[in-house]
Amino acid sequence: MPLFEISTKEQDLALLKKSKTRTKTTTVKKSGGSIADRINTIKAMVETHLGKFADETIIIQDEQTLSDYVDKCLKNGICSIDTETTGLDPLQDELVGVGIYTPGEKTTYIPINHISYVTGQKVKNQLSLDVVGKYLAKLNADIDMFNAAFDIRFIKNHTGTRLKCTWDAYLASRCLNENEPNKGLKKLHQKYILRGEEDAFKFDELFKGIDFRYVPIKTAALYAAHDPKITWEYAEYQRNIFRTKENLKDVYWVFKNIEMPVVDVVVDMEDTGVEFDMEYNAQLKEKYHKILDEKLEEFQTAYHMYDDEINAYKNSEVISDEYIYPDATTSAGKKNKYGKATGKKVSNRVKLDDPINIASVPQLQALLYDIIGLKGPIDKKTKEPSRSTSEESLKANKDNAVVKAILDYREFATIVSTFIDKLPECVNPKDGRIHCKFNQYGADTGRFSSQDPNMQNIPSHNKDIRKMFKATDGYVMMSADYSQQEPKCMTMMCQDPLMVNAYNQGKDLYAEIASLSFNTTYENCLEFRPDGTTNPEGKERRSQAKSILLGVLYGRGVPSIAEQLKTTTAKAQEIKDSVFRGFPAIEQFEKDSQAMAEECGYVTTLWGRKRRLPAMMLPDYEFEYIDKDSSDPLSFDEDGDNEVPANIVRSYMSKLSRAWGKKKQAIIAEAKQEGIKITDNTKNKDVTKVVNARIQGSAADMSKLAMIMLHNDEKLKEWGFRMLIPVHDEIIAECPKEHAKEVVERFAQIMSEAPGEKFTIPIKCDVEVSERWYGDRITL
DNA sequence: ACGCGACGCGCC
DNA sequence: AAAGGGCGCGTCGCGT
Repeated sequence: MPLFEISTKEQDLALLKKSKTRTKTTTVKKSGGSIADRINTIKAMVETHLGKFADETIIIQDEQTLSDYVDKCLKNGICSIDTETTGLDPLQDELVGVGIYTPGEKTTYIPINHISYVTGQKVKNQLSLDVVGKYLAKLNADIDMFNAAFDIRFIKNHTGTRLKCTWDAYLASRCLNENEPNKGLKKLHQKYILRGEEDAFKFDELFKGIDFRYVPIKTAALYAAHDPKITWEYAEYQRNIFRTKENLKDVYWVFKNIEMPVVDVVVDMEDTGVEFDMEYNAQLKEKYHKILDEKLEEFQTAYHMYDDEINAYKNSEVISDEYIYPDATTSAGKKNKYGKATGKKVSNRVKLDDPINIASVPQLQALLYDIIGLKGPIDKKTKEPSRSTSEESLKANKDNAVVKAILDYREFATIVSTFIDKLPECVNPKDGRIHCKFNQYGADTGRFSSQDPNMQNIPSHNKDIRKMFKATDGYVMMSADYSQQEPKCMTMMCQDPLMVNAYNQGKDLYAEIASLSFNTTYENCLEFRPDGTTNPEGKERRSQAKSILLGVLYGRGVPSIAEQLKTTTAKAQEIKDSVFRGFPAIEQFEKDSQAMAEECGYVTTLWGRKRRLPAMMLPDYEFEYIDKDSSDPLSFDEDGDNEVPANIVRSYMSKLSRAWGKKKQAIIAEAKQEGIKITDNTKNKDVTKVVNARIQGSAADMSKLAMIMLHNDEKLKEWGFRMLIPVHDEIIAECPKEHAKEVVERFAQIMSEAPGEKFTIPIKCDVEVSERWYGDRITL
């Protein structure tokens, strides 16, 4: 790690995404001024903004004081804790100090690893990690934290004491409002406790690039001791909200019984990490870079056929938005538009690198659409040929050698740069393992997310990549995935007796839906006949039913489903109607969910998690008279003077309900002419998210419940089972070889028992065992 | 030099 | 005429 770095907990969350750039090379020098200057600035700023707290802060520098404070915490039964560190990695960065607070007492800061920036020597009068650990272990009280897994891991890995957090204010904040834009403790405290009365001083900037160890203890204490206090204040505020709002009962259940227990699972998964095979990676590197180089050459050879045109482009005279070929033999005098990559103004003529940068969208656009003169697929909105260079758009011109070369290159480019080249850089040199960070409430639906690296988007289609991850020596890897987790959640939520039946009879749901919707036998809707031969018609029926169901689940429109099924919109609509006729409960579920969202502004999962979609409460359109004369005091009269009469509203509504796109714009424009302002809310209403949030969220609840049960299972613990990566409907884990057999059985069993009485249909769960992630299957 | 949005793409 | 939910990240190129 670079020497001069700092991370405080709040920055950790607030700057979650920027962590990589921050931990890379930030130095005191780059941040300006000598270290002494920087420290002096920090001293002065902290003094100015936090000096008022000096009398309320205790710096704990001896065992007795710590012991006394721990006693106070025990007496109160509650405290809050926050750590200061040199970075974001609990395995490689240092624990600098710990702040503890218990209500009614002074705030404290325990310096542990401060260093004099003058002498470079460790500052005297600091407690050791051992002693701090010893007393933290006695903290048998409720503990508030913010982003608890981070602090628990730091304290665990440096002092040996594993704290148990009772209230993670970050997770509570996510449960209370997943749309909250502020993710950091200080900002949340500012907003909800101080209510914006005081200026939020940007400590992030102040401490940027400074190793917290070099901050003098007195200064550090003022800053650091404040954090546990605001953590507690914010947590208290949250507890009060949960207590007083009856409609948060279920959300509270999710918080206490799902989110908080998952914290301990995350701590273990992050600390465990996954073993990464560097040698195998080196082999892949060679193999794939060779391929990539070949593809790049093919691209260059292909576009060299257009060298004349390229030169003409480069030498073209630029006139405003257009250019003219000076050479009459090519596209003589013809004007061409170009250079609108993002819809906003870009440079008039794209500067082409030599060789042309295949990774540059603007350069490819110039090459394909201006120089070669290809026409992309028609853009739905502008109705002009698209200038997109996405795979989908390029396919329209896949006969062109340059386009083909780009597609070929792209197939490997992501795999090489994102996975083969990047993953080895993520390996912790101390143990040869990759320890990514899991954000257990990363997605607003309740799903996990993963970063540094993202372990949830490792290619599965390409088997080479996942094989870089292997089981610890003496262990086997295993992955258990829920089959059809989301359709099953949907079945449980809509309680369609036919769907429930299908699952209870062990039938293939999609085939059953196809059978009942298209009035044919179940057997006629399967991909294979009983004799093992393929049945193309059955396969098609099944896939149609599947598309419709998943379409509903994803909030997908009929035209999109039509495209997937390679049929017309009308036909897709017909199929959808059939399915809805056969399974009215699906349509009812969709309607109920939309109604719930429109009425309450949120939807709920099977276990009571909420997804707030407040825009759903807005009417589709709002009507008001535009003030003709703003100087007229009457025009500001609130008593309905601006209200458009109901009959006029009705007339517009009926017109609008039948109109789309430009027609709709025309109606709104027409109304404006007549002095009526129509606000179109339909584009802001998250109709497509409504059903999906319920299903995806329920599935996330279910997976988390499984993780908790797996983590707490005594037998699995005994057998050395440990989870490694949650991939939404799948859990990757490992265990010592000798226990593989019994672990597999119990693993699958617990997974299927996890949803408990909420599920009245069987859950099947296959567990695959291998040496490597997606390696050859081992039969036990 | 760095932050950020757009784009494109990997996963479920 | 209509067009897919949830993520993280590499790269580019603009803006500061």
